Amino acid sequence: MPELPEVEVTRRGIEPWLVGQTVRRLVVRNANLRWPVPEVAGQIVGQTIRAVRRRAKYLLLDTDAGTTIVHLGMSGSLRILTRATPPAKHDHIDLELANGCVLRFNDPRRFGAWLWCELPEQAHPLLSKLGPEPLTEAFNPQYLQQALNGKSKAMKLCLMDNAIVVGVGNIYANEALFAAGIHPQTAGERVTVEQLLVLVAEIKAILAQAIEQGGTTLKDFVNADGKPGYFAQKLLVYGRGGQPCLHCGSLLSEIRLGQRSTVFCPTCQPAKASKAVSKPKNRPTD
DNA sequence: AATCGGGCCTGCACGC
DNA sequence: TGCGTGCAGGCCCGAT
Repeated sequence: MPELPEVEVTRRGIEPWLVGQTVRRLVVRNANLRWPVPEVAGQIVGQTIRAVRRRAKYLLLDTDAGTTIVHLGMSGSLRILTRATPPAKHDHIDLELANGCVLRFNDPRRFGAWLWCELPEQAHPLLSKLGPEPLTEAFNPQYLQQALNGKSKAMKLCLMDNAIVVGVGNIYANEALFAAGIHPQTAGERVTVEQLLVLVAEIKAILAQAIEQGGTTLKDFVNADGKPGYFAQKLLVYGRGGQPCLHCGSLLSEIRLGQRSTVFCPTCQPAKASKAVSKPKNRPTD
């Protein structure tokens, strides 16, 4: 699943191939994504791509006429093709460039999106209510504390709330809460300042590490499978429900929170804040 | 106003 | 072997 690191790795991978290029053609084979690909998406044709940016998990292709907004959803991916390649199953969209390269969008589950918006994109309803980027200075313990003010819902759901902070999906929410010793069901407003300090640092560290790992596939980005692959990343709790905690050996609990699988260590992440909990050390880094 | 839960969609891991 | 079933999940939006 593309989380923020994977989207950023994708952005870095496609950017050098797109910037400065003029769009020759947009081929939409299947417009039925999360929302129908709008007719106006074709306005990118004839435009020169000025920049490839990322906001939250959205990729933004800037032109003078407007911005293409791409979301990879659950299963989407983008590849750069340097020579003619017949479309495979789920290859829904091609963006053909004047230099002959093609940006190809593949998305089996079609939870992704391909939209168009006239400048400025900040006004777009999908982007206008987003919280800060987790890897910027704007996301800090002081900010998070005030953002959680009055939030009675579970801290894990707060972390996954894009109005509070963007780009923290289910996997990283689980991992970050474990790293910070916070029980996922703790009400957002009840999380202590000390915990928020650790949590913010852990979120930044985990995401940055994942981007680095994805970076190893950058040089192979145009290869046949084209999959950014930080999948090798070691996860300490996600997907490990019922198995021993790698920090204390207790069996990890698995519950559902907001219909999503939630794994935590009942010892390292006690329901009530405890001063005795030390943060897990030696996060594996392969 | 804040929060909860439904729905979108396909591939895969299961069990029989 | 080939079914059917259930689950995975980001994110919008309607219901509470």
